[in-house]
Amino acid sequence: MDSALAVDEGTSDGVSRRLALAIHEHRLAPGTKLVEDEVGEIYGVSRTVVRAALQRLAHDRLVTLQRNKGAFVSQPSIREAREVFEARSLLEPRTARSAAERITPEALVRLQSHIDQEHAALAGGDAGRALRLSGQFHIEIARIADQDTIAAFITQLVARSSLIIAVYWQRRNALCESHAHHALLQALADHDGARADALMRGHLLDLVSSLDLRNLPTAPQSLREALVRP
Amino acid sequence: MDSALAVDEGTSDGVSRRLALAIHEHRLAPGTKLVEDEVGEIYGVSRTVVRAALQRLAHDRLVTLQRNKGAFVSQPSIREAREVFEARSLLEPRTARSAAERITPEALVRLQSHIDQEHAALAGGDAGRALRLSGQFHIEIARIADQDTIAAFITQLVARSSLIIAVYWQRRNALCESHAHHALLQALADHDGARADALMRGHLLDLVSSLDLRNLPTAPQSLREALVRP
DNA sequence: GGGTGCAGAATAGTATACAATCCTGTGTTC
DNA sequence: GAACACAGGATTGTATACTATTCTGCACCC
Repeated sequence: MDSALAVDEGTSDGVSRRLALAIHEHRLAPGTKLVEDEVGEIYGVSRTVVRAALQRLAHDRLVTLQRNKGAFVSQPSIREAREVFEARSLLEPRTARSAAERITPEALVRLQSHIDQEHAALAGGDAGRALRLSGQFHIEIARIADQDTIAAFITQLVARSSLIIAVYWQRRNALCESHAHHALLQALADHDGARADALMRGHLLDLVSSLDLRNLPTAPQSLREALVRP
Repeated sequence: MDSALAVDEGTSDGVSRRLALAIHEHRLAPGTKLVEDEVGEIYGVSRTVVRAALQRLAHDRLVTLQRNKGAFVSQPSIREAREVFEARSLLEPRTARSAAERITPEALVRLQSHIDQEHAALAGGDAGRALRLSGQFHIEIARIADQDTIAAFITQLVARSSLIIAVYWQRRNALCESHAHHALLQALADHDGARADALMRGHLLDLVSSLDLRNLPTAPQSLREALVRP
């Protein structure tokens, strides 16, 4: 179904990509323990490659490694949530501006297809897939701006945002998202860098304000986990 | 000599930190091959932990992994050099502004001591150490701004900048650096966010313009490496 | 003489075995 | 009955053994 998959089965890149996808689509909940043997058996690889994959994900802050304890899907703190969106607000608006200045017709088509797929996924009830596509929209913009380094950062931040949404999202109308993306697409199509900048800035602010960053990260699922830190 | 070292000897974190330090201080030249057995013997660890360290460094783009070939200290391309400083110019000025607004007297003392050490290293002829301290100055500012996520990005970008400098630096007076840092410190001390922003922006522009990003990355050391890509 | 092919050495990729650590449940004691 | 201690199992950390690939040098052939 998706484009390039199954090409790197059995390698640590493939395992980490598949795990990251599951996290991004909210099929793996924050706090879930990722047992090395278990993951290895699922993907048909040895612990060696699973460990490499987990270390890679830990570097991207999608999983948290606890020495002699194991790997867990990260549970971003409120502070981390704020920091992630602060970083995005520094990177993405100016990147969207650059993208507007150099976007090509082909890229516009790609972006439009992204939005369509996102709509379709939402209509089909696959919220996880919609969320992932929504994130890829942001990454695509960085690619259009022709800034691979920034795109890599945004890729990480988008994935972490998905985790943050999993923890702090307060039910709302998720449709505003698509509208924001549509408006952004318009600005890009018009080569209006300033408008793209402003729209992206507003979009990110909307995202943050749709989160509940005041309360506890849901009920702590075990007293142990709640009390082990301080 | 340095503060917290030898605390994580024998772990992959320790190995990657020591390798990163060597790269940052230009003791390891871009293109150098890092043979797993060799590194392992030097640090008294097995290949397992060396591999983990190399993968970590590869994720930070300090080393480049070539499958079945090995790990090499990265040789940043001109494009990558431009991208790294583009990313820095998005992150650092606004972060310096934040830092100016919330800096404490203790942090000022720390920064001043950084500058002093940098001067001392330069006077002592240890250019590598001076370069590393100069980079840590930038990281310290992000920490003062209380933005760990951005600080992590800047840490990576600073390390990559060191690699870029190793490849593209054109001999000049290296003293302007310290002046720039001193001026920044003044702006921070005055809680003058706007000035800190502008100074950081200018400092990064100076850095880029002190590089030679027009020519080839030195003569390609072997025809093989020059032609293997296309 | 230069190019080709093969063989051995070197090195990375992977799996597995062993050691260390931590979790869990049961039994004992007060 | 509650708290503690210990033992067994489970899981991670690390080293090593094995496999696959690549590099290198020598011999051979055109």
